[in-house]
Amino acid sequence: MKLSLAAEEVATFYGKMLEHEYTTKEVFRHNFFRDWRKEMTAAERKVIKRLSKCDFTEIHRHFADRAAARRALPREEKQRLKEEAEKLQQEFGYCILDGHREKIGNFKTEPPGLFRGRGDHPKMGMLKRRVLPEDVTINCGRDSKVPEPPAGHQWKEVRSDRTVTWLAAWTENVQNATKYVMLNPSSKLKGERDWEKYEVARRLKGVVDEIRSRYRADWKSREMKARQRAVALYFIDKLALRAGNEKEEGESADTVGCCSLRVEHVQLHPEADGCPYVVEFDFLGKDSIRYYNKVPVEKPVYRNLQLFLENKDPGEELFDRLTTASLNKHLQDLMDGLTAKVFRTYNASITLQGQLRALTRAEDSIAAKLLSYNRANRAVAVLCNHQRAPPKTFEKSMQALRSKIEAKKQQVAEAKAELEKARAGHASREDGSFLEKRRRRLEKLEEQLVRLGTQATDKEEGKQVALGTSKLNYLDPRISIAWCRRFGVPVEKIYNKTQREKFAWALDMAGEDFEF
DNA sequence: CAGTGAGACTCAGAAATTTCAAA
DNA sequence: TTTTGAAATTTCTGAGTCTCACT
Repeated sequence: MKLSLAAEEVATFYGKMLEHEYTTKEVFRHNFFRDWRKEMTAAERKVIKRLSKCDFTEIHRHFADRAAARRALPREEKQRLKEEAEKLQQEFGYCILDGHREKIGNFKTEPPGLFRGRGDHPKMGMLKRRVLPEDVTINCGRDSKVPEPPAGHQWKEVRSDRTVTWLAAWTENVQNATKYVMLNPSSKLKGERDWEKYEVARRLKGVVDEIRSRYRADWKSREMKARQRAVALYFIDKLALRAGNEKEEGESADTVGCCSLRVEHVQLHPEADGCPYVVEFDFLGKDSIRYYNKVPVEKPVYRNLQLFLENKDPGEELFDRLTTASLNKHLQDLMDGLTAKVFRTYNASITLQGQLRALTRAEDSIAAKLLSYNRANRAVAVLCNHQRAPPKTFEKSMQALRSKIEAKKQQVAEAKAELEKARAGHASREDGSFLEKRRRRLEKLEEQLVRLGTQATDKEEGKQVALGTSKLNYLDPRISIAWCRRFGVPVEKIYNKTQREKFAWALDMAGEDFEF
């Protein structure tokens, strides 16, 4: 069937995703179909009445072929495409801020497509419309040259607001949320903010003992609100939970954080695994990532939880007298600039620093030190519950690594035997360098074997743990840089180019004796 | 003056793309 | 060498946090 342009485009959005799990979900299919029908002409609507009767395979094949053709392009052609993209980046990817040329993070508006919410998102599959210049507000300096809108178009608005950092903004139709064009993390502006964030966390370090005794005292408060706040804060501090704002029902997936925990998300065990007073958490957090944890808590916490749970239905809030606003207000009184999320930053960074101290041996090889670093990083990622789907190829590549280790072991054994043979024959030879050569070969192979073993351990332990988020957003880079300098590990081993650019501020200021 | 919603920012994992090492 | 495929990196954009103005 020949579709109108508008209906065809929306159909291609679906066709491209045919292999994706999304297209098996009822909500996704339903939302897509409803929005698709809105794009159809009256005549099309008359014919196309059931999604299940539509065949998108031809569309899907078309795009699969196109992608394959692109991959098969000759080298020179690919090079040309790359250069073109670079030209675009140079022309539109930078701005001048306070006289400095700064890289922009996202300089392209988001293309139209089908909304891909995480978890059980009620809006998944809805049509995300094309952004037109008429939707875009430009924010630039009063005296700067206003970027030209595409020919025949106009910007929605041009303003000069010095109180915000965004360069352009538009409203996305699915969630009715504002989207922004902002600077790259490597920019001075973002770098300063990043630094400030860690400085607030370091100030928390100075008062955290006091805050802890305060909330422990509040566990016995006469005021219910204060008790709930104190227990919630204990969780935020001990378990690095997020604050947990209220969410509008039906607008997004049903996820919670600390303050929005419901009765159904916690279970109390007077005793479990040999420990008294155990709380079992099971809920979906940000991005619908499951948080599951069984933690022994102190008796007063346990007693309070029993109290909070009394006479409540599973769907009711555990901390019914508490909101993130009131919690943060309280925190603000305890320390200037303190909010719930600062505890995550603080605990992540202090954990990294502690783990690095505990795990690193000065006499270790670089590879062993890097394993220690990764383990420290992983401890933080586990604390923050940063998870990833195990890579689809995980088992396969793990197996490949194992067989590689076996092969290397074999080689080592052979090299050993050869060395022995060379030793035995040495007396009768003039040339000692032959023996030396064999010895070096064995040494090198053994080194490689150790490295592979390290790699395997690392891989297995990190199967479901996502290290990137903590590394990028929670760990004061100065801790890592100081560690590198102290132990002679090249910074490039832990931060790639992009990360070094983002953390340029820290590379400038962290000496080897930096302490968080 | 508590609650509410918009706005602006940080943080999040998946997906796409590029790089690199091994076959 | 050239090809292939896995790992590393980059891009993408959705999902949180928190502030502030308003009622």
